[in-house]
Amino acid sequence: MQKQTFLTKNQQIVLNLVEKSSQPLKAYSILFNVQKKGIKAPLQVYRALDRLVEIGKIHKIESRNAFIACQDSSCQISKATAFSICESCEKVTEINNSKLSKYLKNFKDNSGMKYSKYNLEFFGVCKKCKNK
Amino acid sequence: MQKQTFLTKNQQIVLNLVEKSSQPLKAYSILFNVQKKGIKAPLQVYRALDRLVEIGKIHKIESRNAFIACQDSSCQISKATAFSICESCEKVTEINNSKLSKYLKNFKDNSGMKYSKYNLEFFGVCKKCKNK
DNA sequence: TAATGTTTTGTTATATTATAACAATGTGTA
DNA sequence: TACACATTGTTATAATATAACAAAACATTA
Repeated sequence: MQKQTFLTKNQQIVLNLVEKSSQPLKAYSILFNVQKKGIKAPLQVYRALDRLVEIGKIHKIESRNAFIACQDSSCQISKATAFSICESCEKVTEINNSKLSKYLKNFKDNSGMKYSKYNLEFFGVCKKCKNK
Repeated sequence: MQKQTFLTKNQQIVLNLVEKSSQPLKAYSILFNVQKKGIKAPLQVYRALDRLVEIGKIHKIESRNAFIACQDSSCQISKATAFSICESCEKVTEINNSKLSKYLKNFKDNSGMKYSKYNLEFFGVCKKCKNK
């Protein structure tokens, strides 16, 4: 049997929830919200999340241990991600800036290491919060 | 009493350990290794780590939940950090590249958000591991 | 279509990471 | 010395994540 290329039921349930949310969701908050759909255990959520991250449907916000739907429909894989995070309201937005991604994809330091992936998180206070 | 400007005993103990390590250390591994020095509880470690991160003596590798000593002696605060992480041996190196930091410090997207901080993690396979 | 091998699932338990709450202690300043 | 408040120690617990393994689902091919 080949590795699945479609989404399984649990993956679809989790993805639907994460896509509906405008904010990153935590794993146990996802669990709580999908229990009525038959997902009972943390591992079922984590497994779905793992795969969804792997195929680029969602991203993990590492500094928040939370998951957000990919906002770029053409994204197939989570290997070049950048986010802006408001430290006041915790709003997270995926940054889709071709100059930035080009710059980072081509970045080379003197370590001789080839980078196949990066994750960038910017922090600040968003416009809305600043005007409060 | 003003906020402390020096390092307290626990902070110094934790910092010494982290600085001795060539690799990022996890909080509970730190705890285990400083118990002989009188630090008994996780919270004592986490409090020391929090402060050390705050003043820039150490950085947290978010994707690994681990802590590494700052490799830039002039660094006073952890507001602009970049790391390279080998996904094979887990070696982590702080990237100190003025062009990169200048580029990221000045980065502006169209959200109107002012970024006061960023954290960037590059992933790949290091030279050593690639030659194996 | 039955046998096979592999992926995926469900389930229980447990490991790992991190914080809450609060009393006690230490320390600078008035 | 008295105070205000920062820091500490301590216990308990919350939050995040994975191990292990049996059962079920499914594709392949014999």
